[in-house]
Amino acid sequence: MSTRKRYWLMKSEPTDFSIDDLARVGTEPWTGVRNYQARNFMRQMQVGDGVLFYHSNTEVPGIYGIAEVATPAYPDPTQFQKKSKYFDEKATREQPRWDLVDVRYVRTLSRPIPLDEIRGHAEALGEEFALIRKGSRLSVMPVTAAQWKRLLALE
DNA sequence: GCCAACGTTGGC
DNA sequence: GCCAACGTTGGC
Repeated sequence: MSTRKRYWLMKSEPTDFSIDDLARVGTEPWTGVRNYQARNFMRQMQVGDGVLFYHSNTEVPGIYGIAEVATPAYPDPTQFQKKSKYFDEKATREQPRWDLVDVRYVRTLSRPIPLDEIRGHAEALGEEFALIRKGSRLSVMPVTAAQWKRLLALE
């Protein structure tokens, strides 16, 4: 497979796991994604890809930091753990359903880029950008190099 | 294969 | 806490 660096945006609820948590632990397996589209994007990730770390379900939703993909996709262990809230009884070791990647901390933004500010640049970013598309709840999505640059220029 | 019911996401 | 939008499940 090829290899040009690609870019992604990944959402997390900060009460669950924030950019500060990632800064503390360094690298974290991105457990719990149970949406096929999001899973498929993680399967496309390659080590070194850039990740915008987005805080959802919080007072000021927006991009709070930068991370990078630290491993290729592999089966999410929580799907096999009966006691996990991410347990999936239909998943087996032979046929896992859910994959994840490990994500490594890069840096925290000097100031968060709030969602409503991002919306203000919808035209430049492209109306189809899933983050600002109405009704879209995708938690892992691709970001083009141009979008990456435009978003970080707002920092 | 349709679609109602249900659960979840996530902004507000 | 509310609720719109969406995805999944399961009855038929």
